[in-house]
Amino acid sequence: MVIDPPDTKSKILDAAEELFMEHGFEATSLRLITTAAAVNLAAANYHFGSKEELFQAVLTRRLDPMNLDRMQLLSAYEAASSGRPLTCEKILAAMFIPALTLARNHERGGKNFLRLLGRAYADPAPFIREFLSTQYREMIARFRAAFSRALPNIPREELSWRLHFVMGALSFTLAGADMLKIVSQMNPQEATNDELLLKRLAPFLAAGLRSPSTLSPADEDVHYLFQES
Amino acid sequence: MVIDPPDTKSKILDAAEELFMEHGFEATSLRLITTAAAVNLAAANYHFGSKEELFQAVLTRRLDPMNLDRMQLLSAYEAASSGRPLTCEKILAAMFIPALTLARNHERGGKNFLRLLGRAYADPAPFIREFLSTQYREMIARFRAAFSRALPNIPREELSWRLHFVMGALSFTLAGADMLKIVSQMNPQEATNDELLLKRLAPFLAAGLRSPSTLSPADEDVHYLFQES
DNA sequence: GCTCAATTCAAACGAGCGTTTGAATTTGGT
DNA sequence: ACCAAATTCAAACGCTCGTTTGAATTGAGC
Repeated sequence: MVIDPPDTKSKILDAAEELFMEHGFEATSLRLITTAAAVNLAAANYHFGSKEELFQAVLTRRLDPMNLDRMQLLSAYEAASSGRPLTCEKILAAMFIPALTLARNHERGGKNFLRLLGRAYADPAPFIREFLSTQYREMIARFRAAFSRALPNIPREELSWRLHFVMGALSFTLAGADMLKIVSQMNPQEATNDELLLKRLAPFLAAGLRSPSTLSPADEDVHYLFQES
Repeated sequence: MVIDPPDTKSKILDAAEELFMEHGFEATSLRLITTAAAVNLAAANYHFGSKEELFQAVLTRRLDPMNLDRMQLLSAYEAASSGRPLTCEKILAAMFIPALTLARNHERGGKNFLRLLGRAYADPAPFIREFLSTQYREMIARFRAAFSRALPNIPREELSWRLHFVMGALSFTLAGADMLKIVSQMNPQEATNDELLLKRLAPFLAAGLRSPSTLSPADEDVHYLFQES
């Protein structure tokens, strides 16, 4: 099996993925990218049209397959459950596993990509926000429906919030935003063990998702939150 | 009461806060900042030394008071509990309330700042990571100790992870990373209601924090996570 | 009203920015 | 071997970058 040399397009995508992660979209120049890719400057505009389209191509290349994997895994779990609703842990697994597989397969590129995704979540540029919104819409709808069946007692709006919190903890964790080094002096071998990581994240989120709805206004645990401070 | 005109330093900090949020650290130029502040270009270097030091000054101005508030509020709760450990909800409230107060007081500046903080979390630049690490170290240590007392059955390492998840969901939510528009077509009046937001976030996180520790290797809900995929 | 320190200013340093252009080169089908 | 299509290339477009410099301006204490 002969490995043919990567073509210009792939070389640009690889270099762009790395550099967009490191510097963010705006601060990464096409000159930096094309130089790192050992490719002529104009090749970026020739193959991708513009810097914005290149950025979207970088995200699409890995995000589309990952979200497809997630939906297929969820469908497989549902097919195997013979009509019974899935557990939250199982649904969360369908979200996690494809992301972890990505992080492991392209060992450098994968982890890099998840960090880049973390940066993109925090970028207010309209073209990034709109792009992510359309990329995730279908996947989120599928998982919302699954959670809705798994948690029939949680009202619709409350479930939306909880899904939002799940995505926050998940993306924050997968992006490896070095909060770890802030939160604790974590054992390095432990901090890089993906399997152990999700053995802790999934039950944590599942417990939050299952907690009784707090829509009633007389909730004792939270009403003090907004005494006049 | 006469409002005296803001001095050059404050005008630079205000403009920098807005623009760093919008474009990130690297992509924001001193020319953009000083022009927006209606101030001479060289004033930025004169008052702050360098672009990096200006960025740190922008963060310090609001982050230090906020984290001080958090620790004082936690101390007040502990003093009022007469020796009994606090509930998770109460500890979480000590983390949330100062952030919400910030978001409300400087109505535009506050929300802006929390978004900027969200961007900073995702930025791998070493000087940013080191700065945040030292800024948060003391506050995190105080809250870790409080959670440790509230949750005596959770092992130390597991608690570190859960604190990490809490910070993830919290910063993701406070930064208003428009995942909301992705996760759901949320009612706008609802999405901007901070009080309602945290009435949902605190119980969610508290339930996750209290869930039984999953250190035992035979946990049925998660071992399937890593069948060969 | 003079002085001296603090502050503001215009100008310049060398370097890098996204995109376009038109020519040179490579490629694949005949 | 030839042609057309795809690709690569060097050069240039007007513009912005962080920092430094040395002179001009301001303002409080005497």
